[in-house]
Formats: sequence, C-alpha cells, structure tokens
Amino acid sequence: MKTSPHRPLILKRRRLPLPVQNAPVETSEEDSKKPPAQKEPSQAPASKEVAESSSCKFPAGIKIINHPTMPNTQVVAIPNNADIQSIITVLTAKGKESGSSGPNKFILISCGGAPACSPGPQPQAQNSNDSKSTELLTEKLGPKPAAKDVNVPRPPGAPPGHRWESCAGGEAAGCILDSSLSNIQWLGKMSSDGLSSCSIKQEVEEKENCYLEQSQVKTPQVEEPLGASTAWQDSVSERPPYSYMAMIQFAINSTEKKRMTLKDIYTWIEDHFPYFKHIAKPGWKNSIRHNLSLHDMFVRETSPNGKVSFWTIHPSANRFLTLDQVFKPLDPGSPQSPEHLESQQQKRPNAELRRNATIKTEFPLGARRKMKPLLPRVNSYLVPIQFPVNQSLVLQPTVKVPLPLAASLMSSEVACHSKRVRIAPKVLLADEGIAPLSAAGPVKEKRSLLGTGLLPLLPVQSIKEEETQPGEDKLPLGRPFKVESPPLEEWPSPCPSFKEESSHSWEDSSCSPTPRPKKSYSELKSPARCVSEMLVIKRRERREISRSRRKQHLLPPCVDEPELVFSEGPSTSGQAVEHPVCLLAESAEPAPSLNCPQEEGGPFKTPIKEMLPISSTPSKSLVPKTPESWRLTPAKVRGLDFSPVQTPQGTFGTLPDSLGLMDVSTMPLQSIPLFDSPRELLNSEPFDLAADPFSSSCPSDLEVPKLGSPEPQVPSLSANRSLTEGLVLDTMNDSLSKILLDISFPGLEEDPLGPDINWSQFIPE
DNA sequence: CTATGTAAACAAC
DNA sequence: GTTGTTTACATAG
Repeated sequence: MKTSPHRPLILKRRRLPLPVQNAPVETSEEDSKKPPAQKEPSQAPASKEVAESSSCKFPAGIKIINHPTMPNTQVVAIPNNADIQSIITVLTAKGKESGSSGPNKFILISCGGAPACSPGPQPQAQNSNDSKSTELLTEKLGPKPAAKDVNVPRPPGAPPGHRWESCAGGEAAGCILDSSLSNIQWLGKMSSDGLSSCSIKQEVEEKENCYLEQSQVKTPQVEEPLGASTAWQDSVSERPPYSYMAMIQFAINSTEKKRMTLKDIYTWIEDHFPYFKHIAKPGWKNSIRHNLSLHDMFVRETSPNGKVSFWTIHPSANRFLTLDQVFKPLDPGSPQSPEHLESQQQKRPNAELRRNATIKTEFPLGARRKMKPLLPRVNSYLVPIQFPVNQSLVLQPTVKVPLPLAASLMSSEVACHSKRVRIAPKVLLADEGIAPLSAAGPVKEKRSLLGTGLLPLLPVQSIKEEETQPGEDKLPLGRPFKVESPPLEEWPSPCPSFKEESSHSWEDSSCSPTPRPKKSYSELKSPARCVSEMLVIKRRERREISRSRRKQHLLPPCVDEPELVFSEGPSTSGQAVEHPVCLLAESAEPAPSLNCPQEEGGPFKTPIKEMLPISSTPSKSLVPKTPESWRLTPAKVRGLDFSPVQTPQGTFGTLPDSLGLMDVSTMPLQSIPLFDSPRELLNSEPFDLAADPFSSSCPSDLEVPKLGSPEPQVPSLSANRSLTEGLVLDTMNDSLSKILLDISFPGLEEDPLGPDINWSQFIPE
C-alpha cells in the first residue's frame, strides 16, 4: 500500500506453457475425482504378491549368502525385476526373528534379472514418454488421490478444529504411495507394535488397502481422541509450528502426483491447520504465494493448455515430507500432534535436537518412536525421517576396515561423531537432477517421482556436461528475468519447468572456507544484479546484493562441487573420493581444494545450515539463469529446510541416483529397479579405491569432498573389481542405507572378501 | 547474517 | 479477483 519509493520495478513476466506435459495432464480436480477406493486395491500388486507368496520367506530368485566377514550379515542378490519392497519386508521380518543373534543385516545387491520386467523407469527413457510412463506407473500403483483429497471428510469424531492429518484428504491419496509399503514407516510400527515378523505382510496389506487406517494409526485423535482433544483444540487457535515452506511441502506431497494448484494448497492448509482457516489473517495466502515464488524448490508447472498451474517440488529437493511424517507419537499411549511436538522441540537447543533426531534414526524402533519430530523451522532443517540413514559406503575388497565396521557406522554414527550427527541423511540432490540429465541428454527430465526410486548410476559423461556447463554459465542474466521459459521450451519432457541443476555444492558453500564457493556466488550475483542495478535505485544495491530475496535457489551454482561417494581417510584433509560421476566434471573445473565441513565445524557438519545453504539465502542464491543455465546448472539445490533434500553429495556420500533412503521410504519400491548393473560403474570413472573409505573413523568423514584437485582422482578401479550399488538393511536399526559395494569381479580374481563368497554369482554379467 | 513472516506493488490472466 | 513475482521491512535466533 504505501507506495514506497523502493518499490521494485517489475518487469513483465512471461509465462510459458509447459512443453510437453505429461500426456495425461490432469488437473488437480481431475485427480481428485478419482475414487480413492480404487487405490488401495491396486496398490503395489507386485509387492503384495511377493509378500504373500513368500510371506515369511524369500521370494524365489533371490540368492542369499552369508557375508564372509560381517557377522549376522547376509548378502542378498535380488533380481532386477524383483519386488524390492516385499523383499525388504521379508528380510526385515527375518531379521527381526533372528534378533541380534541371527542375520540382522542384509546387503542387497542387484543380481541382474530381466530389466524389462522392472517397472522402474528406465534411465534412458526420457522425454515425453516419461510422463506417460509415470502416469502408467501411477495408475498401477493406485488411483490418484486428487487434490481434493484434501477435503476428505474428517474422521467422525474428530474435533472440529482438530487436525486430522495423516492420511486425511490429499494425503490419503499420496499416502497410498507414501505410506504404504513405500513408506517405511510401517517398519517402525512393526517393531514398536510388537508385531511378529509374520504379521508384517498383514500390516502392509492393511496399509495398502486402507489409507484411512493409516490415519487411524497415526492420527492421535483416533488413538486417543479425548486426551489429545484439548491439545488439539488449542492447536486450532495456535499457529502451527511449521513454516509456510514446510506446509506447502506437506500439501504438495500429500498428493500422489506431488503437485497442487495454489488453491488446493490453500485448501489443504486450511483443512489441516485450522488456524489458517479461522484465525490467521488473509494475508497468509499472500505468504504462501510468496513462498512459492521465493523458493526454488517450488516449481510451477503449467498445464499444456496453459490454464492450470500446478506447484510441484523440485525433485532434487523434494524429501517427500508429509504432515504425517513429522508426526510421531512420543509414546504409544499419548500421541501428540505434530505441532506440539515440534513446538516442544523448538524450545530445545539445537544440539539436543540433533542428538535426538540422530538417535531416532539410529536406535531401535522402540526407542525411536519416542523421539520427537524435528522442527520445521530453522532448526528443522533436520527433517524427520522415518527410515533412517542412508549413507553410501564403499565396501572394499581389501577391507582395511572390517565391513562390520562399515555396517556399524551406519548404525552408530553417533558414536563416531559425538558432536554432530546428521539426522536425516538426505538424499543427494544431485541424484535426481543429474540422473535425468544424463540419461536424457537433451531432455532433462526424467523425474521420477513415482517411479524413480533408484536410478542407476549415471554415466559420467552426462554428468560432466551438466556440471561443466553450469559452472560456465555464469552469464549475467537479467535478474528480473527468471528464466523459466527456456527450460520449459527446451524440455519436452514432462517435467516442466524444473529448473534443473545438478547438485553439488552444498558443501561448497558450507563446506569450507574455500573461496571457491563464494567466488561463484559473487560472480553469479553480479550479473544478476546488473539489471536491477540499472533499474533500481542505488540505494538498494547493497541490499540486493546481500539481502535480496529473490527466488531462492536450491543450489548454488557452484559447479565444482564434487560429489562424494565416500570419504577417505579420517579427518583427512579434505581429500575425498569423489563420485565417479562427478569426477569428470570436476576435473574440468578449477577446483580449489575444499576442506570438508567437518573440519570446519567439527567432525561433522550438520547439513543444516552450514552445510546446506538453504533456500532462503537470497542474495547468495542468486543465480542468473540463462536458458541454458537452467538446464545445465547444477542443481540449485540449495536449501531446504524442510525442504529439499539437502544432502549434498559429499556429505553423506552421494548416490548417483535418486535412490536415497527417502526414496526408499517414500516411493514404491516395487516399481523401482534396485540398481543397475555394476557395469555402469565400471564404465564410468572409477573411484579411487586407494583411498580407504573406511579408514576414516566415521561416516561423517566419508564426506569429504575433494574438490580441489583438478585432476580427477580417477585412479582406477582394479580390473577385477567393480562397484555397484546396494542397500544395507539393518533390521536391528530398521534402517536402510544405500551403499556402494566394491566387489571383485567374477573370474577375474579371487575375491578379497573371502573365499566363501563368490561375488560373481551375484553379478549377472 | 540467515531464515522466516508479512505487507505490498505490480503484472498477467 | 486470482495467481505469481519481487521488494521492503520486521523479527527471532
């Protein structure tokens, strides 16, 4: 209202229609129209079958071998086309049965199999088809929830103002996917509830079949209507502890398609947080819009006809958070609303929070269940994750460090870094961003919200391209121009306007004192400012530079950032092995050597602010985007509080694909190929195996990125060895972690791991 | 300083 | 009027 002299000059915006949207571009309304009933039944048929057939047994086609060196650990070779979800279920059950005395850790690796069978998205297939495939996938998985789900009637009995989160409404739809098998929450429930291993299947089925049930399970009101009611009522009048950004994410993630119209977002929020409906000033909507525009993680997609805009979450930033995920009863008997929990936590010092969070992920479910959820706001960078940590570890053949250690690392991070523990290892941002690009080549998209859970490692080259270019694209772009169009136009793929960038650098900025990050920022920034400077008053200059809150990018443009797969020596000096994928790219770039965050802030740097520049930093995040830059730019994966998956590559080890735990927990595994043939790795740049990843005392150490050396450390992978991705399922911790396995190749040599195992048998080719 | 919230001015529909 | 973008300003940590 007050016409401030400072009023920015607003340039015209051009809206570009999404290029190819998904073939079936449905409006949210349409989605909503779909009957929820259908969903359940159709849900994850495959997994179900498997589960049923195998109930407590392993599905056929799976090979299990005791790990030669790790006690209570078995290596499970899974056909590509197998239903991972069900396998995990079974293994979990098995592990639980065995308890600590039996096999309780399972290293899952792909043993090939018919790829064709795998419903998972093919890495290579990109383009418009993707969208279709995605759709199909969706269909298979279940009916669409519909944005309207949001409006699903509250459970009878639920207090009016009371928030009946969980699966209610929009989430229901999304829940199906999120919460069903794909959502490993059930694991927790399983253990906490004391379900027998055999009941797992049942559990699963229940979830699949009845999303409402889910809500019941999770929803406090259902469990304890009376007790909670008071608190809940209060909550109605109290502002939820979630930031707008978080709420938007909850809303969007509550839908199956992970997209929502502005209106639906409003509705969802009002439905789930009565405060906004009854108490908040109308301005909250403005804030919502503001947040949507401000944060890069929110991407607007326009339907082909250009009439409908959907807001989505950038795949690389999406952690698939849902309201129910942040909610966790402190104790079985007295559930609390997420808000309360968070509020409580907020009061708590961060350190403590982190600790708790960590514990939560590390401890047995029983204990975990009591952990409070993370905070949404500032401290909430730590996002609650149902499924624990995901780290990538490289198991070396010549294990200097016993595998057990490695495994233990996963479960005992705490011990390692008493200081800071990363609670939720976020999935690597890079993954998604990179994956698509690499595979698609020109087409960037390949999003796989639904289907892509685990993408195969990307070819080095593609990655390279991405990274390289971004780095160079420091072209000044008119700042006012937020270039969405380029991407849109350029990308035929379904994924519309994603401003894709490969990720990298989280660490840069945070990681080290390295000048590089800043440099890039500044470089980028200035160009961006050009326009503004011209147009705007000088007085603002300064401010803009430092404070401008333009769209907050997910990732800083730093291209150099390498992704780490695993770390090297213990506090090594920052030397780390980079992900193969990144290697090339990096080499091209001038990379100053970075030290890891660890050094900086201690042994371990919390992803939180330090590590991940978060979204909100405006000025820094300024990245001029040229049309190309959008494409090429490395993910702007910058921040996220609630947001994005912050794991920068290095931090937890990066996974080339989007397979992070998050994916595991949130996506339907059955549709996802577990991993690709190790061959990819072979073909791609080898890691420097020389460095012993395990030498480092703890996982945290693993993440040291080695940006510096221009020369790729591409030493070489011994001919007889191969790296492949795998998952480690630790039933003791109920954790599922992604790992990199270094295995010796068949026939080539003897297996260092042990005579007992012939790894080659796991490797198809 | 950062992250967030709020208000507001505009622009494009 | 709605939606989307971008500033400005305020505030808490």
